[in-house]
This record gives sequence, structure tokens and C-alpha cells, in this order.
Amino acid sequence: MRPESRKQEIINAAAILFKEKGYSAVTMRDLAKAMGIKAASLYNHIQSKQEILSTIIIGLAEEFTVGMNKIVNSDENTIQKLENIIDLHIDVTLRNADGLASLNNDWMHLEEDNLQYFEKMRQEYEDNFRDIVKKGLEKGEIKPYNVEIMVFSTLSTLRTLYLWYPEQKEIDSDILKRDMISVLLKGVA
Amino acid sequence: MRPESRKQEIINAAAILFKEKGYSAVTMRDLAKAMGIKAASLYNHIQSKQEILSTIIIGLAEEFTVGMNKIVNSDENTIQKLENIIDLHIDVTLRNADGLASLNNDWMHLEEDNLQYFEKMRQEYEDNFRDIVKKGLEKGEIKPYNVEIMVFSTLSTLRTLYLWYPEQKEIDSDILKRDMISVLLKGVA
DNA sequence: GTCTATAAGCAGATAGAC
DNA sequence: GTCTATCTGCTTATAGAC
Repeated sequence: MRPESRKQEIINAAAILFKEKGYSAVTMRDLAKAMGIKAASLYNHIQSKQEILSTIIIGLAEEFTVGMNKIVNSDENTIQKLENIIDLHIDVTLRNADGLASLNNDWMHLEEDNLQYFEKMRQEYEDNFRDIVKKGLEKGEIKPYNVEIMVFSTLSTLRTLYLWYPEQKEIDSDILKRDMISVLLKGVA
Repeated sequence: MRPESRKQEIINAAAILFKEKGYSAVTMRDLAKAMGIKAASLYNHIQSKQEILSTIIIGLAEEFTVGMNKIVNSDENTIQKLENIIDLHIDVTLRNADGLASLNNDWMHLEEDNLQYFEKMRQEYEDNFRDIVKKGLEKGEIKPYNVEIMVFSTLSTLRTLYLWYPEQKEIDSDILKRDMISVLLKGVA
């Protein structure tokens, strides 16, 4: 383990608490107790509770934005692009499952500019996803079901991985990727 | 519209607010404002904020428990059982999408007995789902992928329907059921 | 059934000592 | 970098008038 800055330690501890109870239900006193210090001491490292939340969420949202842009601009076919999106979500989940809880459930507690910035990134991510599916449908690379249903179904599974994967330590990440791709693309029946 | 009791009106208004900001971030003053009265007046109809939450969540959890028990005890094959589970989730979502937000995101704020009761129902629901998939796999009715991945993937899509379906008013509920069954059981590729 | 007034406690955050 | 002490405002909930 490489040493982390005190600020990053606080953010990591906060992400765990936010995952358990949600941003609004976690107090600075809860967070301080988890760090083994008093609440006032936290403010020597961070500016506000809000700064912790925005650091967690915006960083992750930017990772997804960068990853999706690479996939969209590649010249692979539709199925390969969908596989790469699944890969992207699994990779981010393995690296920061706790933070993804905040991104999924507490983004609405972002303030001002960060809220707008986040919503813009999320909208663009979904639009990119939808375009990939639409083009695949036009080219006959995927089945002619309702586009919104396919996008929603896949995305909601990938977005909820953070809740489930940490419990499944016995599943190797390569098997996870392979079976997740199979289940989402080819179904279970 | 049949007339609703004032208590039920309050619970419905609360479910909408809980969906938007989460249980902890919604104050009794917020709820009172939504109802057009003062916060103190709410207590003439309900005992506590906690009572509102448990009424929303426990009622829905019991609906899922009853529905799942019927499916488990039927003599249909695995694919039909999975279709019936999809049906169950779509039906409950159409009837009370707002309440499902609390069930999914705010169950951890239940207290004492209700928390234990909820967790027991959720565990049994997941166990029943897993058993259906396992038996289908043994009988060769579904594909030999990792059981946990299939259960998680399907269940996370169904659990997140509440976020997405209210936005998709142009999709007929029969088309939703048909394509949802196709996408989850047969995949998109 | 709704109101005003208010209790009792907890929230995020700051000041200043060590 | 952490502490104690404290401010200010907001939280759920109650009491009692109308």
C-alpha cells in the first residue's frame, strides 16, 4: 500500500460511510469517529462536507466520460463496443466500489456548478450509449428490440455492480467479465 | 380518482420527496409544504417520520413476498417462472414507482423490528430467485453461466425499473413486458 | 384539522489553545 | 494536526389555542 494523503484517507472513509447510510445521514462527527479524530480536525484537511462529495463523484464521472469517449471514437463493431463498456464499468467498480455508491445515489446533493457539470456528463454518457445501440440495430448487429429497453437494461446492471461485486470475492474478474458479457449480450435462456 | 385518506395522501407525497432527495434529506417542513399545511399538522395524521417510511417500504416488500411465493409454488417451467417474476416487478412498478425508490435506497433507515423484518423478506426473495435459476440450470432450461451473475443481472434491472419507466410513457406496458422478457432472457446480440 | 409557540437536541462549521 | 469550546440554524416532535 502506498501512503495516502490525509485528505484522501478522509475521502475514502467518507465514501464507505456514504455507501452505508447515504450522504445526508452521515454527519461530520460520524466521519471523524471513523478516522479516530474529532470533527473539528477534519476541517484542517477539507473545506466542507460538500467538497468531499463532489471530489468523489466528479472524479468518477470524469473517468466514465474519458472511457466512453475512447470507445465511441474507436472503429470497432457494435458488439466489441458494448464489451468495452462492460469492461469499463467492471474496471471502475473494482477500483472504487464505495465511491460509485455516491455517484449513483447522492449526485442530487451536489451543489451549483458541480451538479450541472455532473448532469451534463451523465446525459452525454447515456446519449453515447444509446447511439452505439441504435447504430448496431441499423447495421443488424443487434436484435430489433426497443432501444430504450436495451440501454436501460444493460446500464442498470452495470451501474449496480458496485453493490454486488464486493460480496462475490470468489468470482475471478476475468470470469465476471466473460459471463457478464454473455448474460447481457446473449441472455440466460 | 377515489378519495384517499389524509394519511395516505401524506404518504404518497412523502414517497415523491423521498424519491427526489432520499429519506434523510427530506424534512417534515418539506413534506408539510408539499401538502400545503404546517409541519406540526402532519402529526395529527401520522405518528412519526419513521412511520411514513416503514409504511411505504414494508407494504411493498410484502407485495413482492406474496408474488414470489405464488411463482415458486406454481408448477410452471423455469422460463415461465422468470417471465412471471418480470411481470411482478413491472406490475408493482406501474402501481407505485415512487415507493420503490424508498424500498431500494432507504431501507437501511428503517428501525428495529421493521429493519429485521425487511431484511428477512429481501433475503428470502433473493434465495427464491436463486433457487429458480439453479433448478433451471440443472434441468438445462437456461444457459450454464455463473448463477450469481445471472441473478444479479436480472434483479438489478428489475429493481431499477422505477427510475426509468415513468420517463417512458410512450412505451405500452405490454411491449415493455415483451421486450423486457426478450432482452433479459435472450440478450441483445 | 390546522395553527403558533416552543422544547430539546443535533447539524455544519469556526476560533483559538496546544 | 488535533483539541475544546462554541455559534447559529435546523431537526423531529409536543402542547395547547382555535
